[in-house]
Amino acid sequence: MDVKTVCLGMLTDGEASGYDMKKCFESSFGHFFPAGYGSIYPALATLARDGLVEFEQVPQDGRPDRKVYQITEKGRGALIDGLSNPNPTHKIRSEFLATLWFAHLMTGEQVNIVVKNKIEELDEFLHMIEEFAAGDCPGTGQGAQFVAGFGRHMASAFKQYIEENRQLLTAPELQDVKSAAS
Amino acid sequence: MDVKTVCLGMLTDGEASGYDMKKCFESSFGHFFPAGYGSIYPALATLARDGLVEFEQVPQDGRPDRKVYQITEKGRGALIDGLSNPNPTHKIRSEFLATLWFAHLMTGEQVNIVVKNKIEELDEFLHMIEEFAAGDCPGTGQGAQFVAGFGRHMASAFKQYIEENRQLLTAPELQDVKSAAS
DNA sequence: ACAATATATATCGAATTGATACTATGCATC
DNA sequence: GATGCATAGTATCAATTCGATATATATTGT
Repeated sequence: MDVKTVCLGMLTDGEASGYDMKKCFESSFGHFFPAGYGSIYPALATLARDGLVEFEQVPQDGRPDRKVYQITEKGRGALIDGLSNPNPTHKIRSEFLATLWFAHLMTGEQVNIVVKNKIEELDEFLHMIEEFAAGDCPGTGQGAQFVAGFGRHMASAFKQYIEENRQLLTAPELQDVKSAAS
Repeated sequence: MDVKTVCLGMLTDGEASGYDMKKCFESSFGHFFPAGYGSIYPALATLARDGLVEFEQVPQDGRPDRKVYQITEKGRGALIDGLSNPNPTHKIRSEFLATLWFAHLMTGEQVNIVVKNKIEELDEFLHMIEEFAAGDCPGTGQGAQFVAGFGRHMASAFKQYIEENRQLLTAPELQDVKSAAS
């Protein structure tokens, strides 16, 4: 599954422009499947070329034309196909964990800042997802609720773990070894 | 932070070839920072070009020469720099969640298979990480323990959530609406 | 004897990232 | 009244990453 499939999925909920989709990625999808203009516009171009979506050029005054896309029957077929993988991935790419793996190469203060910032970020996310409740982007179907609940659950677990285990990172060695300089 | 930085970090634990690093990515780093040959070899080439690593060509019989890399002083500086970002990211890219967001477009059976497979995958991961305990790749420092513990904690939370909430996905609507066809 | 698997390098096309460009309106700040 | 930022809208570019494949040989397993 790639950005193209997700775009098709979004269009099952009604027509939209690339710009609309970008906002949708920002507000909901982006938390578990990020995409920027550099992915979305090429994806839409390919989908249109292959007849999976159609678009109507809507003129506007002052601004560039809106290209309003809608999914075709062929597109629906491709979407069903895209959803048929029985082993969809779930990948992490974490500079955060990669950084802390090398905590012994950092100062205690650096580590503390990284941890503190991540906790704050998680708090903001938890706050935001609380307000999500009933959503904005596609309809608040079963799937969307499941995914939102997942986000809250995992962010909680994330925060809990780092709060309870951060002492591992700034433990004896670093401070002791250095403070023995007197 | 990119693959280059992680490669530099690995080399603080001793010299290694690209092949060695790939194994290291597979066994530990890859769970939170994946990388394949297509990233590693170009990264090492760039690092060597910029003088952050040096390598020695070690001839072997039958196999291609091993290129054994080690980090330079300049490389250590670059690594420290790379670790200095106070807001390292932690990104998810989940076909799994994207798929289930559209659960209403799938059959109940399809959803069940996806969920079942993911639970099995998580069980395997939890089993593997249990055996990790003391590791293989770089030394089992504080950071490595923290990260391994994080992996276990999050995988548990993942499994728990989908077991407790999977009924959301195959709830009334789908089956009911369709079975009213008589 | 045959098929995997491991060792070791490397590249290629396609996809994604993150930033930027272009154009114009509106709003707030200085 | 100027400056900058947000919004609305399109789009592209270089750098990076992904996933697969190519090449070559030794070892191990059936």
